[in-house]
Amino acid sequence: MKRIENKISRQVTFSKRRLGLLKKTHEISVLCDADVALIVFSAKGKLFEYSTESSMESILERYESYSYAERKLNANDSEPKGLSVNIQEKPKLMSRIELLQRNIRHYMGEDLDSFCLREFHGLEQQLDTALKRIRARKNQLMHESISQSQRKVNYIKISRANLKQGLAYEKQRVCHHQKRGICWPK
Amino acid sequence: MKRIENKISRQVTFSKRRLGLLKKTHEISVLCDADVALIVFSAKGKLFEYSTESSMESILERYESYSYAERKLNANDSEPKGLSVNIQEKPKLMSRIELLQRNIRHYMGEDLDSFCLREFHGLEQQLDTALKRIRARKNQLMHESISQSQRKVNYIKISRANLKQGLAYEKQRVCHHQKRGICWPK
DNA sequence: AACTATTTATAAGA
DNA sequence: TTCTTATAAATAGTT
Repeated sequence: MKRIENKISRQVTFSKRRLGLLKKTHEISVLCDADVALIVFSAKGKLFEYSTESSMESILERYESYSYAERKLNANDSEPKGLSVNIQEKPKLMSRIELLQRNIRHYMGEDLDSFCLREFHGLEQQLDTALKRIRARKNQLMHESISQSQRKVNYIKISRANLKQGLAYEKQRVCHHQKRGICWPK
Repeated sequence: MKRIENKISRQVTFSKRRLGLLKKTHEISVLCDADVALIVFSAKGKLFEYSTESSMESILERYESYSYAERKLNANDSEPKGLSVNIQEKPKLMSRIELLQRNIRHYMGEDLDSFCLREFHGLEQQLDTALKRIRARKNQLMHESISQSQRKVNYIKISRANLKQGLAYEKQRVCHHQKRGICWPK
C-alpha cells in the first residue's frame, strides 16, 4: 500500500475514507464505551477531528498524563526540544508572517499606499480571476442545492400519493373484514 | 446505536473494532498522505494509540497550535499587534503561517473544495469590496497621472512657444545687428 | 453525487 | 484470544 499518486482520486478517497473513519470512531466509542480522539490533517493542512463527549482537550490531557511517566523515564535529555525557538529562526518566521499578513491586507484592498499603477493592475487582475472562480463555484453549489430540493419535493409528493393509495387500500380491507366480524389486534 | 450491554461481547467487539480502526487510520494516512493521530481509552482505562510517522507528540502539538492559531487569527483581524507578545514557539508560528497561506489561497480562488454556500458568499462579498477599493485607487492614480502628463504637455507647449518667440526675437535682433555690421560668435 | 461491483469488516459461533 | 463464515458495510471505479 502506498500514496495514491493521482491527485483527484487521492482527494476523493480522502473524503470518502475520512467519513468512514469518523463513523467507525464514533461507533466504537458508543458501542464499547470508550474514550476516543481522532485528529486528521489533510495533505493541504486542513484539520478534521472527532472526540467523545468528554471533549478533545480532556482526552489529550488524559493522554499526556498517561504517557507522562513513560516519556519522563525514557528521555529527559530531549526535554528542551521544542520549548523555544532557535534564536535565528524566529525572526525569519516572524517576518514571514508579517509578509503574509501584508499580502492578505492587500487582497482585502487595504494598505495600498505604496502601490504603483502596474501593481494595482496586477492585483486587480488576480482578484478579478479569483472572484470569477468563486462565483462560478457558488453558482454551481446553488444550482446543485436547488435541484436537490426539487428532487426531495418530488419524492415527498410521490410518497404522499403512495400513502394515500395505501390508506384507501387498508380502509377497504378493514371494511371487508369487519363485515365478516374479524377483530384486529391493538 | 447504543452501548453493548453484555460485557463479554462488548470486550470482544472492542478488540475487533479497535484493530479495524487502527488499520483504517493507517490506511488513510498512507493512501491520502494525511497526518493522523488516534487515541483510544478502553472502558477499563487502557490506552491504545496510533499516529503517523511524524509522531504523536508533533501531531498533538500541531493540533494545539492549529486551534490556537485559528482562535488568534479570528480574534486578531483588526489587531495584529499581540503577535510578538503571545506567540513564542516555533510550531505555533509554523501553523500560523500555514493558516495564513491557506487564507491567501482562498483569496486567490483556490482550495475551495470545503466551502459551503455561506462561506462562498462571505468570500465573494469581501473580494468584491476589495476589488472596488482597488479599482477606485487605480482610477485615482490614473487620473492623477493623466493630469500630470497634461500639465507636462502644457508646460512643453508653453516652453516651445516661448522658444519660438525667443527665436523670433533673436532673429529680429540678429537682423538688426547684421544691419549694423555686428558679428556674432559661432 | 449516485450507482454498483468488489473488497473488507465484523458478529456470532466454535 | 483466534478461527470460521455468513452477513453487513465500506469503498474504488465509473458515470
